Amino acid sequence: MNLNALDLNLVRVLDALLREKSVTRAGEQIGLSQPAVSAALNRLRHALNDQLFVRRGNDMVPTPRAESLAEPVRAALREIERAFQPATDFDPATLERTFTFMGADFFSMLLMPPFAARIAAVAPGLSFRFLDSAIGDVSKLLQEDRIDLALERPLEVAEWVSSVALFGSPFAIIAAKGNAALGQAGVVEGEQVPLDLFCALPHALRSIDGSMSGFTDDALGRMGRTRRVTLALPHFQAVALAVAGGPYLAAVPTQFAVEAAKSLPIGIYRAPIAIPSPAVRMYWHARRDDEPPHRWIREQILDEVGKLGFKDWDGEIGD
DNA sequence: ACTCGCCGCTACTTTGAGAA
DNA sequence: TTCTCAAAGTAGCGGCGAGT
Repeated sequence: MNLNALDLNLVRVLDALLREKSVTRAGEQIGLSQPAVSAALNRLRHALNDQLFVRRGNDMVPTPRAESLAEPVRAALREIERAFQPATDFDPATLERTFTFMGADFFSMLLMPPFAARIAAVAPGLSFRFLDSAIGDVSKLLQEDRIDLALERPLEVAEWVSSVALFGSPFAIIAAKGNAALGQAGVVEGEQVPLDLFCALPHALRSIDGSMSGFTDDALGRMGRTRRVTLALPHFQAVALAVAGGPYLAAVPTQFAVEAAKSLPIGIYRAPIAIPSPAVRMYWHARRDDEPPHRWIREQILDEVGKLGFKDWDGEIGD
């Protein structure tokens, strides 16, 4: 190959094409027109003596040669980006910035108040904005820089999204204190709700997309059982309120159940079945991997999660 | 040694036609 | 709908010679 024929812009085009698998979208990502990307692709084809991408309908399918370049090209660009990053003596105390997080109200309720208070003491110039999970697709929001971090259960995300497991979040069952059906059956707080009763009672569910089933229904389904979800609400807090004032049971993260039970008349019970609870993860754009303020704030979140004792719950921690 | 203007090259844009 | 390819025009850059 002729290295002289390769300039950095062509490498950027190749990287964008590998990400987007589309000439038009690759151009949008790096600020070029579609014909310009097409021309750049042709120059790449000549320089590397390979077709690199073959059109199949509306897709541009990478050749094995192109696929083999994906990781080294990405790593090289990250290195270059790092090399050109201005060397700043990062000091949280003087940092002026707003961080935007996204996640369930579970986090805005449990994590954000102590986290923001703690950060305010060491980095008074920082502000935080917490957006609801329903706002949209995590990869897209990260790519458009509309959020800095997302806190979510395992998601299908783009390959350029970095993530780390935060903590396991096993489900607990909550019901109103004095729930008549549980009382009649002699089930007391902390005990397991019998399976038949669990399936017979009405359930409330936190659902951001209106879906009336969740992890619990999947687990029940595997046993050939079903439950009656009669109320789907977009926030855990709303679910807790509904449970406190109604006949519902609800499966919610244990950490949330414990916190909600401090302020609402609800009791915590154990589920009659094992409900898989994948680890909650923190997601961010890989281009922020080494950005000092971003890395610092991620470290602070991990630290705060540890301080809150979330990691002590015996949920499954993924990789 | 430096500046200026010209020239050629390269890559960009928009527009449009045609193909998959 | 999205791609390739082509044409026409524009802009930026580097090389080079002439002038100061």
